[in-house]
Amino acid sequence: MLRPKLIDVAREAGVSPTTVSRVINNHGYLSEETKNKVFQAMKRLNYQPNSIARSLHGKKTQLIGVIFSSVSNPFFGELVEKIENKLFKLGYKTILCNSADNKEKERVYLNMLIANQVDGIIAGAHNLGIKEYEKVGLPIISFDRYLSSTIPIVSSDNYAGGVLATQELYQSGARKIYFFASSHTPNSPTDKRRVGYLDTIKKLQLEAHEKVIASATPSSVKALMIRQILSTEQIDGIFCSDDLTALIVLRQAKELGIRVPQDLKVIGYDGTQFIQKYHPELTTIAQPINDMAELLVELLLKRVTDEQSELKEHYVLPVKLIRNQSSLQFI
Amino acid sequence: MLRPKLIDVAREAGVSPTTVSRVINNHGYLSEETKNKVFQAMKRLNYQPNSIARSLHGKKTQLIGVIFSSVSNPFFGELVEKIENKLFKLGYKTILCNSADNKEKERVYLNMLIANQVDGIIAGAHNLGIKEYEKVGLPIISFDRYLSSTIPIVSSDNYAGGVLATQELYQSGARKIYFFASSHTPNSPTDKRRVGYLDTIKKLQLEAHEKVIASATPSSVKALMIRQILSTEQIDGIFCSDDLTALIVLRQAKELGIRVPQDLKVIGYDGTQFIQKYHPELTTIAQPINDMAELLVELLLKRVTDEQSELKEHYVLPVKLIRNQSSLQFI
DNA sequence: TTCGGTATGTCAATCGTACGTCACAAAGTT
DNA sequence: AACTTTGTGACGTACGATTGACATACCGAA
Repeated sequence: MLRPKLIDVAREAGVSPTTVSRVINNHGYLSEETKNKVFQAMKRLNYQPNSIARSLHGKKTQLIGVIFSSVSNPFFGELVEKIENKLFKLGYKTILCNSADNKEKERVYLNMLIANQVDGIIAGAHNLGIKEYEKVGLPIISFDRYLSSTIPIVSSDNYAGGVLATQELYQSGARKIYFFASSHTPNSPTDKRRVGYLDTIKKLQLEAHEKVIASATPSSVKALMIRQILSTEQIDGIFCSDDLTALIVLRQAKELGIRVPQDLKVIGYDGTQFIQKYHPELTTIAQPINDMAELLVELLLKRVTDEQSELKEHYVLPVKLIRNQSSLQFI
Repeated sequence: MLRPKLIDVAREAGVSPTTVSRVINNHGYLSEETKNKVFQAMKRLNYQPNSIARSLHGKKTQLIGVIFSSVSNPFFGELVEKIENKLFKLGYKTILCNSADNKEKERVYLNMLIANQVDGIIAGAHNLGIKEYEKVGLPIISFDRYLSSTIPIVSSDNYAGGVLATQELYQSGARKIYFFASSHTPNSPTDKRRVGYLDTIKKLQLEAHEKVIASATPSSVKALMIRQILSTEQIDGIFCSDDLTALIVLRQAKELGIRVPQDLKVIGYDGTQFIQKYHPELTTIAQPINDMAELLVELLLKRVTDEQSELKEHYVLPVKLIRNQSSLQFI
């Protein structure tokens, strides 16, 4: 039978529908024998309780909305994959939302998630105003961006990352150190990388040089911008706020005959498995993707199961410098 | 009010719940005035119809299950992203399932999707037997793998890809041409790449050389295996059945001082945007990711809206050779 | 025998929405 | 004035499962 319902199981097992429901929900008095009869009937019919009908009863839907700008970016891809895995282990399903950094799409998604009665949202893309997120009235945890005082943020220690990267470049001999930002949104956690860079540069009594290379820029244009900078300025160190930009830097440097790390040292940011596997030459600041996923899920479920649970406003996880050839000191 | 229901809107608008329902579904006779009253009330209350309750009424859930082994692989990441986008445009939501090539996980996912009353499934990972998919009783479209005669397959022209790649290597001068397979599952559409390679090699009266470098292998081990082969055999052409393996080949060749393309020509497979952007030196066979996503969604929705619709068993989309430096003829 | 605990069944209400049916009113037609 | 057309809203039932109240039946123990 295709898509049998509770009453079919009852018939098959020779018990009342109520008993079946009780067995499923382990509710009230039940003999082992009855339980077995029911379980076997369920198996025979390949019965799956209709979770739609269940959640209509005010039960949870076990659905979690996960909003990120794009899973085709390896960093988000890996993060989303980890999140999905952990949610799955805990019996939750992931509704994927690629907002593509599109405000309208994000708004529609948000409403859609509400309509679908998701139990909570993990939000990693924020183009909407705070208000829209506040009136959602659902447990939300934010990744790496400030939404509102009631919505906890999970991020890695972007400031420390900025400091680490700058120090590393300095220690391996760089003196004219650039920062390539992939966006410029002051006060966002990501911006702390920049602040870390600036503070360190100051402490080292060097001059700060920032360039914004917006992440939305087509990569060919990025390449041109970078080539332009590399060929006109005398640079010996670059700290990129993401690994992909760093890859472009490495490529352009090579094409221009600038040797890495002899003439130029480069550090990226994110440290995905992907980069570590396929670009082991790149020094990078690795975010603890697995731990962040873990924490995002844990905090969200805490809110889901207990609305009142007190969470901190900001959870900061440590980053790690992965030193590779692109930042080696050349003796 | 948080999560108002239809009846609240009715009260707010001063009409009956029925009228609200009719306005929402544009059903029956309605005056402009009433419509406006209702719409405004909806807006005031920030009302979202509870799609759970709607779908209980035998309506569609507008949910589609998307099963792939892993979105952290850029190829699947990009494909899933495209799929999700197209589904979204058509009013469907994507439930993401990363099966991690785990049979048990896939089975649980399948049941979960049934329980959630998804309207259909796009399956790109198949470790389960045909039976399990057949008894799902839902519209399913498969990506790149054979499931059962009733489940249509969408894939790119893997055979042509195998032929193209081998020809390209030959034409640019390679004579000892290896095929690095990322899996060995005979009869799968992906295996056609191998068949294309073998047929072409035969036609060219060359000797075939195959190595299986399982995609589950840790990349460091892959690197070792490849290094081993490169350093012991006299090879001048390698056709990898995915781009990532090709990247490892390029790296190992470089480390061994084997020049590409002078001494060795390399071709990958997949041709993601990612590879094109960040590894423009790699020649590759590009699968039409966007078209495949489009077709997967289109066929699935055809089945969803009309169960009887006749679909072909296999849809094959053309591939394209993207010629780059790694396979250039060196004069 | 009777009581208490255990095991199962029956019945009905409930969740939020959809929608067919019906009744009625206003407007238009003859 | 009698009749049709059309707009409007009420009502009731259905969707599939949950849950509580209550009844019934059985068992062994006091």
